[in-house]
Amino acid sequence: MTESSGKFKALDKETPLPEKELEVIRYWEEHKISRRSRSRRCDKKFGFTEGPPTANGLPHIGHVLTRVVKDVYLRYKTMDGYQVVPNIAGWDTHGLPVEIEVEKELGIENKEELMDYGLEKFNSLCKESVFRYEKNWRKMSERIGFWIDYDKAYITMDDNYIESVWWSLKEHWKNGLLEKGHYVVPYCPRCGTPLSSHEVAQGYRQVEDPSIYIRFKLKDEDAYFLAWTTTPWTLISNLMLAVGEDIDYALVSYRGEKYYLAERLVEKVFDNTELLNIVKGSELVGKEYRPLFDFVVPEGKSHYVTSADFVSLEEGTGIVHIAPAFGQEDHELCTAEGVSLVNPVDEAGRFMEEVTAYKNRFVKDADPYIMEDLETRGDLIKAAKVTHTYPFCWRCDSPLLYYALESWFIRTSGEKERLIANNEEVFWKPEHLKHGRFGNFLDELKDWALSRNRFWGTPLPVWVCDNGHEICIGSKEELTSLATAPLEPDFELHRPWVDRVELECPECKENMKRVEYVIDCWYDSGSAPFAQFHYPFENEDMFDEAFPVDFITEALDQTRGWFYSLLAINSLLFNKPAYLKCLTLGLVLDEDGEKMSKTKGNAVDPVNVMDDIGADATRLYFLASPVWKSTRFSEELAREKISKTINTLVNIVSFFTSNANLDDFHPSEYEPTNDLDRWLLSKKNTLVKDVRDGLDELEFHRSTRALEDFVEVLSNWYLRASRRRFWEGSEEEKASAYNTLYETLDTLTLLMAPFTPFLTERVYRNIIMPVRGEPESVHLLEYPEANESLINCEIESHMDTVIKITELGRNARQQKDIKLRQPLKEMVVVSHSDDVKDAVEGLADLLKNELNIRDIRVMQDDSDLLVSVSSPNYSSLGPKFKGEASTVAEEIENADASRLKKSLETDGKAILGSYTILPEDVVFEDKVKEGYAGSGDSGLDVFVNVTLDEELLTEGMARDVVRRIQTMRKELDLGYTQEIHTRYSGESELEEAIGASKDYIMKETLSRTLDKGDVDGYEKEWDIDGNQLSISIEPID
RNA sequence: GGGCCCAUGGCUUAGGUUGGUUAUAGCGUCCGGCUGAUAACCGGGAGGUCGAGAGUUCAAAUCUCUCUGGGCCCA
Repeated sequence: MTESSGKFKALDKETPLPEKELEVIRYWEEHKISRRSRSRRCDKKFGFTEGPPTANGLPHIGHVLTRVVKDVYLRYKTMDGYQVVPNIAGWDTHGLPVEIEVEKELGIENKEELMDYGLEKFNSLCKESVFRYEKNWRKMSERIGFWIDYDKAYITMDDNYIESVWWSLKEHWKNGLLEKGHYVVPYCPRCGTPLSSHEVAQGYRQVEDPSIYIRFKLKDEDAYFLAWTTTPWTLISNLMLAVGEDIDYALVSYRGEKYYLAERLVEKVFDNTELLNIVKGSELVGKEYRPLFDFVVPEGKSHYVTSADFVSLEEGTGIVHIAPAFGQEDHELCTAEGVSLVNPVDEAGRFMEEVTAYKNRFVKDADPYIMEDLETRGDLIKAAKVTHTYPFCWRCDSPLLYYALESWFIRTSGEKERLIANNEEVFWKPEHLKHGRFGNFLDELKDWALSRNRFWGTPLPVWVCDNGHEICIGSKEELTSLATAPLEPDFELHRPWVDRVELECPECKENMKRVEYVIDCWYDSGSAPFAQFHYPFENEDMFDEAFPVDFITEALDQTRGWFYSLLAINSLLFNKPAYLKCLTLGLVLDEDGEKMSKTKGNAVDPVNVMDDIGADATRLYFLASPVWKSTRFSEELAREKISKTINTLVNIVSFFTSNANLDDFHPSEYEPTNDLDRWLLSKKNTLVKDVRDGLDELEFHRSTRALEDFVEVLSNWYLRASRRRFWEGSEEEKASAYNTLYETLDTLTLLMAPFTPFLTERVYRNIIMPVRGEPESVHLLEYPEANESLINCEIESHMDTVIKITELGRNARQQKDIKLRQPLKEMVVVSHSDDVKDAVEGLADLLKNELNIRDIRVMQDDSDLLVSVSSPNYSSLGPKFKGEASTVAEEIENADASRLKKSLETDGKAILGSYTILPEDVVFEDKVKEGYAGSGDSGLDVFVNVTLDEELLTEGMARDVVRRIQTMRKELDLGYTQEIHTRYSGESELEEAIGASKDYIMKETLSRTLDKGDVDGYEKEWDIDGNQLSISIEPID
């Protein structure tokens, strides 16, 4: 490859792409490009909030996808004249996963050990832990080209951030939305702590539990309700039975007693019954029954039947036993009915004193005794085992109990309508999430259990006094003003500092202490739109600019996480949707389709990938498929993006730079003179439109594929077909070709900048900046707009036709093994379409060149070129003519096929010799006429005349020779203008052909001399269609 | 257990909202060709019950239902 000096700089093709990208990163840093790009003040603001990751683990390749998607869209918006606000990163720093990491490191197993270790020390370790891998995250983001400001990142554990969160909580409190209540949580009796859903999810296991049917005696009727449970120990606390209103219940007689149960389940439970009556569930509602046990006696009403929509007929009896403290649904039902809560189980999971028969027994261990007792009394109707999934503590493996604990809530359920209404405003991608996974979640919205009995998190800012007065604190200032003592000098809004602050109750002047909870860390991140600005304490204008957030994007697992917490918190505070567009990404799986995880060891290290194949290729790989579909990551497939798109573009640019510098090209005003140029300009404007459409619709793969296809067609059609015009066209033609190519590269570079920011930066600096002069980066430019007046659908469709014909022509040639270098006399295109005719006639020269054909004709009818051939259908002739069949077959083969066909079509039969034959006896086939080869495709047929005469053969051979000499020039790495002496010797046929085309060969190969004779210089033996030829070339000094 | 999504040659994948000729493209493989930008490219061959079954329809990869398998979320 010859480097040429000149205005346009050749792209360095030697250095590996990843290294060139690092140079680009250094260039951006030196010239502060990212900051200058993003801080360009403009009237149009584009609100974006970064979903904060926690940096206590290493980023994997899936996080790269998130960054790529965010970046491509933000770059587009920036170039399109928007200022991204606030364009800062964020870190999620609180929460149980962080605590667990630290606990593991310290070897702490329970709360007591943690308190002994010291809360202050513990939390400071958490603080360190959450930034352990910050450098890796920043490096990965920088390496992939994600331009977001990490120096100004919001951090959820900063006092200012927490203060904003406190403000928001106080708003809810003032609106009566923040309240204390009970919540049934999965609870580990051994560890003495509730578990988060995330922890519970890790511990589900298949286990065998008792499956028992028990009866409850009706108070005013000589019958029983039959209920079913897998947790006998909860029967001690039974307070109600639930039925489905519309379910049919049967009253059956079984072994002399009467039982109510769902009609559909009777046969499943009993083998031999007599049906007495059928009633609707609603008729059972209100009926009272006798308690099974009398250890716990609730205040107020209890022990009657109610209806609930969760009653199913999947299992059991259709009558559900309800114990309010041990199931969320049970609890909600009792609360709604006004039945009070009883819980005779202590924090270690043992029955309390009042349950005299089983006191101090671990509830699960009490199951057999309870069953025995019920059996003795005759209330246990049936007992079996059932295998089902049940949660266990991931840490100590004890079975979890569902347990009603005191908890603080945000009463989101009452605000459901507002949340649903705000969700309607959101543009979801993919759309099904809006009313699917996310919408369903909103439809069944529960209150948000906010408090956690933990240590490292935003403290719940609620203080209570001994008289039960509660106050929610909304700012540091408010805290100071009510505190009984000044805040400590090193005070921060974390435990244990806030725990030590005591307030004077504004109502009764008593001492107030803080409730010891921290809050769900999802609340932290959901507060980001305002808390990142320390709103409302400052930066109100910045908040106003950025809210509602125009765009967020995270992976699918955030649907009920961040996407929800954002919508919920901000709907309650501002009654607006937090975000207007939400793009949800699929998961990145490993090559086998498995989820990547640290424990499986299949997580792909993004830094390695980018060192291997570069960021641009990685970006293209992710962007070329719909991002919401889960993808299997394969570095090998990502690598293909280099050879397919990146290298192709690099080579186009190389072609341009080397030739433009040779010709001393300067972009100028010009008129495209050539159809190829007009076509390319049309195509280019269509591309701009398509790319923009894809971006606007958040369908980045459409844009990406349009770009990739364009690069391909630019290289393999436009440039290949235009090459000669760059080398030997007239001044006018050259100007048209160069300007068209240059203009196209200019637009293409800008258009691709958000997708492959590194490569396009290099192209920009090498060939565009030398002309434009400024700015210093492609990323500081405006995104191209389509000039629709240059879009010419007709020429685009004509070119598509020509490309199609070229393919068919090549196919036809190949059928006769005629290589493209061999010129042919004539091609016939057969089509009824005027469009095809116009295309062929308009672009005839192009077609002739592409297919190496002298003449082209267009015809409507192909009958001249086809010969109908008739062949006998033996399976039909055989049975009919028996021994004479082969004679008949011969007649058919020798018959005039077209006449035979006509006769069969019109008369339904034909007479051949002495035989009468019918249509089914003959198979007709169209064959291309002798001397032609043909190929066709829906309504378009192409025939080439494959007859070769002396002249054509000679020219073909000359081209073969040229090709060989060019190859040799290339092998010697000769410059484009280097002249040579050429000698040859070989078989006479070849020597004659060379002699006949001497001028042509000399011109093509820049041979000053071309002589027969003994070879010297660089020499090679060639085999041209079986003929030997020696060629030698020698550069002239 | 519930909800949502997915299933297209050996592999990766487009199309599915709006049903319509022969189902897209790449990788790999085999044969042939082109090339003075190209480590590329072009033509062709082999390779498909579009997960299975049923339904709607003149017509289903596409719409409906059921089932199977996978994934995610929630329990």
